[in-house]
Amino acid sequence: MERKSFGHMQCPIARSLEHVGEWWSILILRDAFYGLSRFDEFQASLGVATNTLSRRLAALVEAGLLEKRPYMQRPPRYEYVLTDRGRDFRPVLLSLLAWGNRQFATEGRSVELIDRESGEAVEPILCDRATGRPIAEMRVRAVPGPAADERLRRRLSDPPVL
Amino acid sequence: MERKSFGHMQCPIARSLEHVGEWWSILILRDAFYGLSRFDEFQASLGVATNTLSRRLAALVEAGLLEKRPYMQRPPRYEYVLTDRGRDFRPVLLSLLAWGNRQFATEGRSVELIDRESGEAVEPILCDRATGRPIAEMRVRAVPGPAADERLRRRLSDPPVL
DNA sequence: TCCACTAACTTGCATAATGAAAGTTAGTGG
DNA sequence: CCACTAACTTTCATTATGCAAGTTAGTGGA
Repeated sequence: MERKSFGHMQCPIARSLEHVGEWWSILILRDAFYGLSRFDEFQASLGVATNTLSRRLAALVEAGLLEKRPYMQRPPRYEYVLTDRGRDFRPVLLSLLAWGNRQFATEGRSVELIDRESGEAVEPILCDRATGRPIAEMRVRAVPGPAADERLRRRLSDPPVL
Repeated sequence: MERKSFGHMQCPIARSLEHVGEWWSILILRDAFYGLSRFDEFQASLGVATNTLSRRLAALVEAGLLEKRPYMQRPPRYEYVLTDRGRDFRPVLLSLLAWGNRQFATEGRSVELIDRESGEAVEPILCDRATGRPIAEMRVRAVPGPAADERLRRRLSDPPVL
């Protein structure tokens, strides 16, 4: 949970994990995508301790992934709904889901994705937005961007990374 | 770290997080993709405590994401290299990287992806393998698979999920 | 032979995070 | 007035983590 003040925080993966890196955060977001929004719904779904849940929800609100808003003022009741930034996390969830299905669904899949129009199964893979080519078939390399510091530049310099 | 014996472990996202859910695991995998393989390399890169690192490496080996193998017998030295299952985690890392770049690169990007052939920037998005259509533009829904139990079936039944 | 050095750990101890259970707050409905 | 609900907070025991030091099995040099 603690912020590690370390050079690797320049890395966008580490920066993402700063916000969703703890155990419950991603499962809370998953439940939010599944339509849950209220404290007790998350609690019942996850079985997480309530103090941990309130901390995680607060952290996700702080990070701008969820918005806490009252849906009733008397008595005061709140719901936590995905922001644009939170909804933008969907590709990560779908990638995790697809990976879990490929690697750990030993006794068959328990969740599948379908296209609601055609009813066909959907298998998400990463493609380049511009060309539409599957990334797995491309020779993609991570390179330092304009905001990279010396340390990161050195790390990304020589080897064929990612 | 502990295994939560809970119904949500049927979910492929939760099952994925069982193996990579803790703070350091994903950063270790990132470094493995960046070409690191030795204990001290990970330690220096991450600044993680050595006891935690050895536990995490053992867990990743246990999960079949890394393989521990000697690269020298006298003196005995080991390296940790990605297995097929570990390499298959790449789309998750790239999705996290892309999300971090979109949402948290306030002062410009520090890491970018390029196609090594054309040199062009690559922006990874999720597409359906069969049709090539971007998933964001499709109406995708999660439905129970053959191995889903009653509890999960109920959760995936009514709302327009994911 | 002795000494310094390396990689890959393990151990001991203090601190931080988490879980379980109980308590709190601000209400409703009977 | 009493039971009940949602959304928490507090307390306390357990667990995980970080830090520093020690261990193991070697190499290379004086």
